[in-house]
Formats: sequence, structure tokens, C-alpha cells
Amino acid sequence: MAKRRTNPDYLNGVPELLVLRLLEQRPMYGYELVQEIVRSTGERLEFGEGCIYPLLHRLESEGTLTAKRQQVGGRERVVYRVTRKGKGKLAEAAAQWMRVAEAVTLVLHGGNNEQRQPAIA
Amino acid sequence: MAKRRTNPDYLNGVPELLVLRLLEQRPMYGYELVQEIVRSTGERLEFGEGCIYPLLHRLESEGTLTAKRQQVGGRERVVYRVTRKGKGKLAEAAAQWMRVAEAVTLVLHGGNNEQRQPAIA
DNA sequence: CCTCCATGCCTCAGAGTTACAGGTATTTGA
DNA sequence: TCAAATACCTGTAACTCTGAGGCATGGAGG
Repeated sequence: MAKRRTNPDYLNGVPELLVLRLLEQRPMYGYELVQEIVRSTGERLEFGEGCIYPLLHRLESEGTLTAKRQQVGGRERVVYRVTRKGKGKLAEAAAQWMRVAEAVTLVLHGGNNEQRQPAIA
Repeated sequence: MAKRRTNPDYLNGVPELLVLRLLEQRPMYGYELVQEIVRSTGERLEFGEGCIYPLLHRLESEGTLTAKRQQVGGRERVVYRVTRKGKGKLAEAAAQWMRVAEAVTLVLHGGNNEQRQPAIA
């Protein structure tokens, strides 16, 4: 019955891709990112803090992001920014996403292509 | 260094989606499916037998597929077919894929949409 | 004749990511 | 005064794919 508790379909790697892309547009802090993901996907996707925070920590330790602590009205925020290395990683991730999306679209909408064999000439 | 051994990005659930879609077009056996996935995705994706066989067994036990054994030239093949229930599942899976793909595309290509608040009037 | 490769089925351990529930602390509004 | 929003954090469980391996038959080439 229960749909699927963990590892929902098609979302593997998506949080990382979205975080990198959104942070490339402007620096943000974790709590803000969680909400911005909901907003920017038109409410199609939502990732909890339990997904985003560990991800941010991992990306920072990899050198993909840098973190800067800020005090705002008595509250602390950790603002993240994409490094040069992170931009390279984003480009690769986006390319890989496109590759997968093309593949799936081919099969879903592409009907039954005949087997191509380009011939040597 | 090593790219990523397991859990490649964006592929979670994709084998199931492709298997259902390809079997909807025509019944196939496991070994054939492994090759057909490579072909029909234009060599963009490839899933090993260690992924496909357990998946077929699971889908059969769920009632999504039916299996029929055939003897062909001394070799045995297990040919799978999508059940009515499986077609429903495929429709749901495809819809869910579209939802995710739209969300990611929105963020990747959609630039920086301003926050919409449709206003009650 | 014998060997290698393709066919065709199968299983298992390992790796990696997300979900969910829970924890802490401050500020704001009712 | 109390609840909710803000803002950070962690750990466990769950799930799927990878890669390597095993078994057996048939056909092609030396």
C-alpha cells in the first residue's frame, strides 16, 4: 500500500542539481533553499531539511560550495555560494540530466524506432 | 576520483519505467530487454542484467507483468507481458516522470521567475 | 576436436541518496 | 502566555542500481 517511503522515483541526484542551479543564481541559506525549491518548481517538488542540510554539508566539504555565517536579527544563517569548481560540477550535472531526460523521452514519446545501422559508407 | 559506482544520478525508477513502456509495445524476454533499452535510448542508457532481472521478478510478483516460459532452440526464454494493472502503473509512472522533468526544466531553463501570488481577485 | 564467445537465465554484497522523525534555540504574533 | 515560524542540526531506515560472479547451451573458428 504505502507508496514509497524513501528513494522516490526519478529524484536521485535532483536535490543536488537544483541546489547548485539555484545557488548559482544567488547565494542562499539552507532554510531559504528548502522553500525556494518548492517555489521555483511550481510546487512540483519539495525536499525536507533532512535532505538539504546534509547535502549542503557534503557539497561544502567537497569544495563545491563555500559557507559564510551571518547573524540576522539574533538568528544565525549559513549562506552558501557556488565555487568555480561547483560551476563545473553543475554543468556536468545538467548535461547528464539532459542525457537521461532525452533517453526517457525517446522511449516514452518516440514510439518504435527501427533499428538503425548507419552502414560504414 | 571514481565518478560514482552505484546510484547514478537521475536513474532511480527509470529502469521500471522503460521496461513497462517497452513491454507495452511488444512482449520481450529479459536478455532482449537489456539490449532493447540500449537501442531504444540511442545508446544513452544501459542497465545490466543484475538490474533488469530482479526488477522483472518484482514486477511479476506485484501483478504488473505476466511471465511465460518458452523453449527456443534448446534455450529457455521467459517472455514478459504487461497486465492491465501494469498499464495503469505505466500511466502513473509516466505522469510522475513528466512532473519531475517539468520541475527540473523549470529550474534549469526557467531563469529567475518572480514569486507568483495570483491574488484572490 | 576443442575452445571461445554469444545467448539466456540467475543471485548477492556493496554503495549511495532520500524520507522521516526527532532535537535545539530564538523571534513573532495572537 | 503560548503557538507557530524561523533556522540550524542529526540519525536510522529504506530503497535501487552496480558489478561481479555462477550456471548452461549453441555456433563459429582454428
